[in-house]
Parts: sequence; structure tokens; C-alpha cells
Amino acid sequence: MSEDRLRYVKVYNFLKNAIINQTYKIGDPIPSENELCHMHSVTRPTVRQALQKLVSEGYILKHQGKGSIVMPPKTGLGILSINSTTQAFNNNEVQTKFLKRPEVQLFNTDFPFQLSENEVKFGCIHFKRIRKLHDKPLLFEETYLPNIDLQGFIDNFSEDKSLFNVLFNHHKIEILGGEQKIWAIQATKEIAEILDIKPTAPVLHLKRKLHTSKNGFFLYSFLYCNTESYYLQGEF
Amino acid sequence: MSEDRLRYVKVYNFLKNAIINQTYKIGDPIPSENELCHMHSVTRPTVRQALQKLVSEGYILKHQGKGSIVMPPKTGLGILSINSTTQAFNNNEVQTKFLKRPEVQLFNTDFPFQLSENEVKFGCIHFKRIRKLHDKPLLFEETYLPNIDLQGFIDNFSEDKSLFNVLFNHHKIEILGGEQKIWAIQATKEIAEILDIKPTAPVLHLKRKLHTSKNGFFLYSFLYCNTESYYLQGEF
DNA sequence: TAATTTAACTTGTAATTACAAGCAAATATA
DNA sequence: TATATTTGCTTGTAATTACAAGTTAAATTA
Repeated sequence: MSEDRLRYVKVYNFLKNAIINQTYKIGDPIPSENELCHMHSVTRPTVRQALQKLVSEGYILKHQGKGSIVMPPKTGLGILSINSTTQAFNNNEVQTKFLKRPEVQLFNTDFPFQLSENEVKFGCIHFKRIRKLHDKPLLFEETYLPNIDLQGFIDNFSEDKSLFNVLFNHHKIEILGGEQKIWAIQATKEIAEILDIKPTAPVLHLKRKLHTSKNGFFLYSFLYCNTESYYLQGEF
Repeated sequence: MSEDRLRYVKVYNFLKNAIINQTYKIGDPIPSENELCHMHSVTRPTVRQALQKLVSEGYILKHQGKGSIVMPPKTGLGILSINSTTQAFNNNEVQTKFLKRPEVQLFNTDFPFQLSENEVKFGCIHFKRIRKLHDKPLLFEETYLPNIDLQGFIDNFSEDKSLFNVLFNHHKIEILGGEQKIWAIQATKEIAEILDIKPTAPVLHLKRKLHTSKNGFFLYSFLYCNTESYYLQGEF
């Protein structure tokens, strides 16, 4: 990434890492703008550009006359916002298993989202995963990735890895937003079996199309969630 | 508002109004940064500050080397709209009726969101609405507005008016975001009656806390939605 | 004519300077 | 002592200048 030599990115990365590593803890003040100028040998506009990025991403909060403090990470940003489902539950006790390992195939003709010519032509990488909390099935997710420039994805992606992280680290694809349709449905026999609930039990169903930083590249996922003991939470 | 004399706010307001009034239509380019400088007799950093605010609010999109274009308004930001599974329909056919007219009362002690001292002290304006499409109940919504500085709200708000518009036009309160919890539940007897569905039918249930431009002012709503023929849609 | 180069735009980054405004603690005053 | 005031910090706004980098279209060249 050529952005590495941009000065405001350097300051931004320094602060973001310090926050993530808890060098600056939640509620702590970060160095003042002038201190940061001296630390990195840049001027205030450059420091302010870095700080502004951190504000827009929710890492810090600024107060005129006082300074800037570290903000708690937005937890629970999940299913309904733009974070991976692994982060959504914010819980190490959630286990993810493949019900169907990633496999290249064509999109179904009755795919519920409008597909581009390229998406139809190249087909998709399709897989099914189930997420369990304390060995209890919680969420069943079916994912379709258009098979465009994803060399090595199937080898890089595994049960213990976050889909979003693999896409970002290996393919430089970042999730920016998306659209979703939401239903409450009765569990079909198949879904009931997978989620270990009674058939006809209410199930939360979402069809999602996620937009990415790669032009024309979208990501589709269909979710079925047992909300008897848990609920989905999202911030927006 | 003392911000009126800030130069970047002037440029920002000029552009925002021009976009809302469709002087600059969706997809249109707005004047270049240098043109805006001359138009308002300010320098580029000032113009860029205004543009950046518009970008962060989703009004425009910038492209290095090309310029900035007007973006379609984000209907969602997580605020969900109702769509038909089978056909697209125009919102004109959706009718809203009060099941309980707005009334000042205290918050329940078991209110599912954490309330501030002021919210508990001043109580809330509470009302229940139902939305019907072709006389078929679709959505039941219970709303709680903290009764703080809302003089005249009950008189201004009626069935044919948008809650968000009344809050914005009469009280200068803008919805900025929020958080929501989502369940698929079985309809209770009461909900089934209201939505005219079988008891035990699956119902989409949301509890939402909306954040506003007014410091410390939140808006709470509980939704029950029949998703047999329709679904909720949202962008994020 | 077709491909290439150049020129003229656009936004992006960055240093410099200056003053305004919010905040808190030390200081001066009653 | 209790109340104002000052001082010195913080971030906010804004002009100025300079060059980098992406995009497009006109001009040049083969």
C-alpha cells in the first residue's frame, strides 16, 4: 500500500495501534495535537486529519478546550451492521463449523438478488456454516462469493477464521455497507434440524447483499437465526 | 446559532440546500472546489471542510481527478422500510392509524433500555400506531418520546404525518442513528389480534433506541411486524 | 486515421501562520 | 475564606502556498 508514506496515515496508524494495544486505554486522554506534532514531526493540520479519521471511526472523542479521549469499541455491531458475525457475538465461546465446505459452483437461476453478467458467468464460491454457543446451534449461514479474482481463497479460509478478515488480508476487499431483507418465518424441517429446534418454531431470516471496496464485487449471505434465548443486535 | 457566521457552515448549508432542493440532482456534479472558493470568497481548506461534512453525511461522493457528485439519500442507515415480497408498492397506499393517541405518562419500571435520570423524571409521550396496506395490518408500533422540550408536539403530530418530519420541523430534532435488538417470536394473543394473524404465527419483533441531534434525547420504539407477505428492508 | 503525448482540469496531501473559543487551575482580589 | 480574574493549556476556524496524483480531452505524432 503506497499510503504507508502518507504522514497523516502514519499518525493515524500509530494512534489506532496504541488504542488497540491498550497503550491508551478507554477513557484515557491521548496526547494533545501539539504533542502529536512534536512526536511525529508533522504540523497540526496533518495531526488533525489523522484524529478526524479516528473520530469518524469511533475510536476517539474530541472536546474543545479539553482534549481527546479513547472511546469504547462499538460492540454488538454485528449482524445488522458491517461487522463479521464472529465479532458480532463478541464472544470467544462461539464456535463456527462448516456444514458445507467452500466450493465453486454456478449461482442458482432463482437467486433472490439481481446478478451482474460477470457474476453469472464466473459463478460463486458457496459454503454453509453453523455457529454454536455452548454447543447450542444459534445461527445458520449460507454464503455466496462471486468467483472473481479470489485465487487461493478456499485454501486461506477455514472454520477458525473470520471471512471479513480473510477477504481483507488476502484480497484487499473491505466491507463498506449493504442491504438486507428481514423476515420472521416458521422453521422448515431442514432449518429446524440444523438449529435443533421444533419445526414451525419462529426463526429470524435475513437475506443480505454486502457492498465492498472492490468495484462491482458484492457478497451475499442468507441467515437463519434461533432467537429463543438470544437476539440480534445492531447499531447504525 | 452562532455557527451561522462560520464560513465552512455557509458553504455546507448552500450545498446541502441546493441538493435538497434538487438544484443539483442525484448523479449531477457539484461545482469544483475552486469554483466554490470563488463563489463564496473562501479558500480551499474551508471549502474542503464543508465538502467533507457532506461526504460524511452521505450527500456527495468525491473522486480524485474527477470531482464530486450528488448521492441518493440514504433511506436506511438502519432505519427499516417495509417492502413487498411479491411486488413493489408505493408508500401512498400505506395507511397509519393510532391505536392509542399520544399521551404523557411515566416510563414503565421494567423499560428494556437504560434510562437517564431526566428521562425517568419527565416521563414520556407514549402512543401506539398500526400501519395497514390495503386494509391489511402490517406493522404495529409502540413509541416512547421522552417528554423533554416537546411543547406542542401532541397538537402537531397526527396520523397523516411522519414522526421524523414533525420532530425535525417543529423541534429541530434529527435522527442520526441508533441501536436495535431483533427477534423472531410467536405472536401473542394481543399481537395476533392487532395484526389479524393466527396466534403462534411468527412475528418479527424489534426494540429500537434512536439517537438524535439533540444531546441526551433518544427515541424508543417497539415494533411487531407480520412478514408473511412482506419483509423489512434496510440499508447500512 | 489511430495511437500517443501533452495540457488543463480535478481532488489529495502538507507545511505555515494566526487568531478564536472552550476549559481548568493558579492567582489575585474582595 | 470565598469569589473573581488571569494565565496557560486545549481544540476550532481560516487564509495562504506548494506540489502530488488522478482524469479527461485536446493536440501532436506515427
